[in-house]
Amino acid sequence: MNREEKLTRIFEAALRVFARYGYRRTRVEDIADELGMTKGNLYLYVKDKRDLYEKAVAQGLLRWQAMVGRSIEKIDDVCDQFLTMGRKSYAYLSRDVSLRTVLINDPSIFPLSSREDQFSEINRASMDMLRSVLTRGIQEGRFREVDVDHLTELLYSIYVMFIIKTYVKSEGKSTQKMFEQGLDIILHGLLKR
Amino acid sequence: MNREEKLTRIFEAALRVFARYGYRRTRVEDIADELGMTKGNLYLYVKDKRDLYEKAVAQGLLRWQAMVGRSIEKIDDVCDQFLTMGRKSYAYLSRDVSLRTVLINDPSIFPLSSREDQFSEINRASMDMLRSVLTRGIQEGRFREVDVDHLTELLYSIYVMFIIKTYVKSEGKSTQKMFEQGLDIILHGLLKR
DNA sequence: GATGAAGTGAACAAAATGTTCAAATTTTCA
DNA sequence: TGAAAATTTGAACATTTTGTTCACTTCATC
Repeated sequence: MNREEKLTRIFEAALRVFARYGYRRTRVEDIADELGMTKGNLYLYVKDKRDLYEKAVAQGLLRWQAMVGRSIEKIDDVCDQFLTMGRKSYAYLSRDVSLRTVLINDPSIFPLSSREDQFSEINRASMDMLRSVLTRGIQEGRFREVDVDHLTELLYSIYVMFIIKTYVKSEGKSTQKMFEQGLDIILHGLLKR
Repeated sequence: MNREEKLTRIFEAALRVFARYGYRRTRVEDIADELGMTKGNLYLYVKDKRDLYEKAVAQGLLRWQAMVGRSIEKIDDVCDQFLTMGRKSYAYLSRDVSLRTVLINDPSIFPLSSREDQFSEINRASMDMLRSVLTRGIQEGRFREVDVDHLTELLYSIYVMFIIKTYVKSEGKSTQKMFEQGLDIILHGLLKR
């Protein structure tokens, strides 16, 4: 197993354990145990406990992002692509228990103000994905010629709000309905008639 | 609120928190927080953390015992009493989440060998309840004239084994069926024909 | 079997936690 | 009301836990 794979495993295990006990109550040794190694060895891969946490979360977020990327890359119709991107992104956390739990214990992972964003690079990439779909829609003459940058920010903020409402505050079913409805309205708002 | 009530509340809260985090990961301060007091104050009520744990568990066990006691005290028919005692005792943990969780994290609470029993006094009282039902059955001429002391120990051991199988190892539904069946067979074994 | 990479476990410093207690606060009751 | 008793606090202290480092061992590769 090369270093890359090893890192992946370490962050997977770390995320599981952080989800189980919360940041403060997990010891570096708990994670080492989960991996069947000693804690000293972990320090060949990360700087300190905080670093381990942040990289574990980052890997979780990237995994999420990659999944959405894969699910839209082969879609021809840009409207379909927009809807799928929204639905897949939104639904993802219902399946990733560890990441969801960590997010619940540490909502600062998803900052409402992008100034205090610990994962700004990742979030920027997510926004890029959204932006590129919007741009494509415009270029193909399907979407109205809106200000892409501002709209991207707006839609991303709405999306984050839904994630928080649904998974952190767990306002369940009705929020899901609202999301579907919102997606539909926004797509119609985008479309040229 | 008098000292008695206060102690009850403290042990209730402690059991909840110990269930949530496990013994090692709960801080005395977590329990104080749950009670809205400072940790220093807790030491007016218990000797140390271990003492707090043991008394919290003990209170949980006594609550269980009391519930069973109440549920059989007004039953006239001794067979009915025997069955009810078994069923209520066995089913109790499915409702007491805290006690169940603590038991799962610390199975030594229910010792298979009574020599290493931290709660021997409580278990002895439970066995007394069982013994008194058996004795009554014999005195009324309903049960065969068995050796009550040995039978009490035997039945209690079987009962503890079922508790462990069901709630610690969570071997669910099929174990429940087995318990019902076992109860039926034992009662028939006891009855004079 | 020499070389570098990976891993260990003991040592240490720093942080967290358990425990005590003098002082502050609240309650009790004459 | 106001003094005495009971309760609670919060800071201080001792102990334990935990994060982090590193000299050394083990393992893998050539």
